[in-house]
Amino acid sequence: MFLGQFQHNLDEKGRLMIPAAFRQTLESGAFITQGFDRCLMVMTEPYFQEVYQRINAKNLADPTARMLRRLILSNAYAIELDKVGRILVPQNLRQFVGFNGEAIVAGQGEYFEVWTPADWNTQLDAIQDTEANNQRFSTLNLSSQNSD
Amino acid sequence: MFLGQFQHNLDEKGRLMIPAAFRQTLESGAFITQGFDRCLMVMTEPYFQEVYQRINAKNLADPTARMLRRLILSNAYAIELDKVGRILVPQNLRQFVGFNGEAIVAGQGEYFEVWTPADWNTQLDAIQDTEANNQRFSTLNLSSQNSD
DNA sequence: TATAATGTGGGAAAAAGTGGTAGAAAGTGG
DNA sequence: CCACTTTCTACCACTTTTTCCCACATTATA
Repeated sequence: MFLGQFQHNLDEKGRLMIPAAFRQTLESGAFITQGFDRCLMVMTEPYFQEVYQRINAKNLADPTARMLRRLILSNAYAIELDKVGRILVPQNLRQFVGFNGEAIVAGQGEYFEVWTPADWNTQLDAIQDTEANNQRFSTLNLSSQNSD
Repeated sequence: MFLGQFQHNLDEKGRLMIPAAFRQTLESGAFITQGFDRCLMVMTEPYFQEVYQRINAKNLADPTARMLRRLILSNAYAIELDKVGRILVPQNLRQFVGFNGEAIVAGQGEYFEVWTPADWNTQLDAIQDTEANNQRFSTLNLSSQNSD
């Protein structure tokens, strides 16, 4: 499970240090793809396979299904850790997010996200707004009886 | 599995560089044909056979089925990688898409697509519309409770 | 403060990408 | 039917990019 947030360099070659706590989980295979809100998503192979199955189940003749497939699969890459625990972030994903030396790695349970510090701070500001949070989260219903 | 997107030259002879990551999958035989939305589709032999079976299973008396058959089969060609990993794109497919020096190769899982940069960017613009994406993604339903 | 684990950067070797040339095959006209 | 022309294809050599590896720096921990 991926938890916590970390700041790391993303050098000119596109190499991103993975937090030590995340490495073992990725060793058996990992995928990186475009996430929501200008960030990247890194996930384990089993999780990616699940996404892949659902996309493949959709009809090729349906234009919306083709769009979805293009969005996800043409922005996904299999990745591997190098000897010191870094991954190589593909160039077009780097461009999409607009990295400039630094990156924030944020655990999200089944996967983790990678952000520019600027975009991450914008998210944080929104997240930290206590007043607004009471409003937002009350609609989610986190009680254990409920499963929506 | 074909993943990711790549930009490559398509020279005057019609030779298209195949991304290194895709080559091994194609080595045992490959087919190229016209895709949807002004692009080309490249697939492995097993996947092409599957498509072929499905087309053949359709009733010859159905005009739409005949159309589909003509579209796919009369525009399909067996292709091979040359020694440095390129394929020769048949002339009429090149004309259909209107290539001009550059091409985008986009992984789609079981197959990959080949686009002009211009048409691909048009697709990307549509794909990157965040609002619409929330809608599209919701059709995948990635919550862990759900298994459809 | 010492030691181990983690993080950073650069350089060399290998792989990928590009373009040109020569040979073969196909097509055309006499 | 043969010879010539043109197009196509396969091969080869060079350039550029990427990847892998190693050595050093920094941080955390005991």
